[in-house]
Amino acid sequence: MTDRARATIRDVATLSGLSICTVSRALRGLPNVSLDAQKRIEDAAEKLGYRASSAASRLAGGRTGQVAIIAPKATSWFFAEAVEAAEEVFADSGLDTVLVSLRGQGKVRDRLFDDPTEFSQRVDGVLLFGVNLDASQVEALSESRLAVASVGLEGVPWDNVGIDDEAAAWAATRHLLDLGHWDLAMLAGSEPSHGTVTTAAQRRAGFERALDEEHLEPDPDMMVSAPSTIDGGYQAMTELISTRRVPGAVFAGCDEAAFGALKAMREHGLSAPKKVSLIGIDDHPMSSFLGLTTVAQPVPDQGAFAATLLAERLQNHDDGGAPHDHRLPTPLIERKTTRRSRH
Amino acid sequence: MTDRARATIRDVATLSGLSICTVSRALRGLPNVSLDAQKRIEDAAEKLGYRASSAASRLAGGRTGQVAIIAPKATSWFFAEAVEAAEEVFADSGLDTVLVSLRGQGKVRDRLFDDPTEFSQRVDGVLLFGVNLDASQVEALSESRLAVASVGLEGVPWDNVGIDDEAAAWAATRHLLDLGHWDLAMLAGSEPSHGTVTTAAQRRAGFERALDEEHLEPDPDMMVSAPSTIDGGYQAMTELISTRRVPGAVFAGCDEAAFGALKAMREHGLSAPKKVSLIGIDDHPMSSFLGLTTVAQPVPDQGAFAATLLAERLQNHDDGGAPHDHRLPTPLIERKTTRRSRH
DNA sequence: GAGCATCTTGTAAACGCTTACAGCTCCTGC
DNA sequence: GCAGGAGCTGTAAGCGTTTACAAGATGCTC
Repeated sequence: MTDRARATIRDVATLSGLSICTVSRALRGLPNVSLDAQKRIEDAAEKLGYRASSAASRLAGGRTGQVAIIAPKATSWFFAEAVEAAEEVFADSGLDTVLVSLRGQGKVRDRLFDDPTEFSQRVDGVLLFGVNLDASQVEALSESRLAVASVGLEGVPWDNVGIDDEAAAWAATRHLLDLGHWDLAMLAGSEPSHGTVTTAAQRRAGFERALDEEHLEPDPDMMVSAPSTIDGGYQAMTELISTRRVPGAVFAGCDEAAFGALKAMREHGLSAPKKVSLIGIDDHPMSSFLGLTTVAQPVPDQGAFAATLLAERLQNHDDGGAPHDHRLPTPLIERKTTRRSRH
Repeated sequence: MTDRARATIRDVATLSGLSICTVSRALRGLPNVSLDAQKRIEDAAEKLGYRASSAASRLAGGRTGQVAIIAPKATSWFFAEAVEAAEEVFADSGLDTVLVSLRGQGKVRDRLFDDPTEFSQRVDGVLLFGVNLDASQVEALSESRLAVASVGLEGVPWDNVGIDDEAAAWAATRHLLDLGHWDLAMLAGSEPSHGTVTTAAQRRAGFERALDEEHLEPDPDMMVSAPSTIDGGYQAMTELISTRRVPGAVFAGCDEAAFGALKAMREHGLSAPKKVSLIGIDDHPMSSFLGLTTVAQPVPDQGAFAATLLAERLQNHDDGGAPHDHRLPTPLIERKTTRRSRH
């Protein structure tokens, strides 16, 4: 099992009495190989334990057999799960996954995207996770030889997979309204910065649209902006409770913010469905544990789907028709933090 | 900006007015290159955005400039954070990170490790995260040309970074004992299976040693085995409470199990520090939110440290002396789920 | 049975890099 | 001055594949 000299394609050719070229063709399942030759070659390869050198075939074939997954802080729940799912798809397609994590560092990021050749040296395609690019970067990338797909972007000239954040937020808000809550607050994510996902603004828009449908004016006091983290939610909810007023129901822009809100509420003697109804978005793994009602988004599916699209384009020689924007469903999961208003 | 054709070493040679050979030497930091040439070559390479093709250099006998990170289900909190940290270190060392996720699939796993040549085609080194290998796989890997390092393994012939699980468990148990609790229960992880981390057994051992020091006999009824998940902890704690008895304090083998235990306790009207003290291990990001007392392990540090060791060996031509086993500290973090026994 | 299409096989040139080895320049010491 | 060495640079031969392209074999049509 040690590293003895590996059999090369030449050895297989010699043993089978055929030329290197024929062996190469046979082993890759290409047409124009006689049954007899095919068999002899397979036997020889088997006997020698031959495995093609990926380095050599990549060099000669002009492909790297590698795909880059580019994500901001892969440590967050969402990216970890989506990346994992994508990696699995790529592995099944015989592609290696190169992980590139953008730690918010503008330097690395901009250099990467302004000059996509940086990537094209090493990979055949790129899968972008919630990375906000400016117009020139989008153009540079789409003009490069790279196949591109993304998760959670908008209006990009390549395949994209995501959810409809506005609709999800609308559904969450609608749920609260349907339960008879009229005094709604929202813990909204902070404004998107360059290089971050843009979901926050859309979720806010969905909230406002639902209110609007009921001819309700959104109360500026009841809209608190905070980072999409547990602590962000905690701070926002604390501020809401202690310096403003206690609303009838709260829509948290993401589940993690909802967790923080839950903690703040508990500290103020407000329990989840009793005093205030609370709903989130995401269906974070912790949400079912905490009984949080939420609008779920399919996380691994988004990664896997986008990866599939990319892998297919790579196989079809980069040509699978016009790029498509896919929106995955976001079912409402009713748990224990929302209930009918008693007004 | 859109240099479509990738720059090759030849382009750098032409632009700098030197030969391919000299360029190759200069770019790899080999001696016998004049300062002037060095500078011109670096400028040219920079200008062209040149990066060596890993396939070509590997084929020609050099390095690939790539490292594989191999982890079981990268989706778990621990791996996501550790992998992210390692990736950052590799990026800073100019290495690309290839992510290989072992989804517990024995097939893929065994093939990968029984025949490491599979890897050695693509990468220069391998960073293993909590992947349990059998003796022959360890041997195959260490005899390959690959540099290897790991996180959370034991007795392997390469650099390893981890915590002392036995000691961490001991410290957790010791904390409960010091608070005057004598009636202790443990939610122990289930037995390690082939390909999984082995922490569970050691944490159990640490628990037992601490008891032993106090000449306490571990009560078999108070040792519940369960998967290291929220639900596992929930089930285990539920069983403990409903079919056995309520202990004075509980040591959960990991924080996630502790979360589940917390939920079970709440459902049975038992609050965390009041009726039962609860301690975990890990310092999961959710732990501070829930106020869980725990023995923390430095997660990103483990990944970053192991990555650093690997990167260094790679730079020093695979020779940095004998492999070392590093144990990182595990400080106790006292929060709100433990308190002095009132007996 | 010549002419042609079809199928199979082989030749040889890349692919982009590393690396012996040879060649050149320049400096030292006598 | 000139042999000898040191330091720098270039030439060219791989590394193990893929892939035009050419060549040979076979079978068909008229």
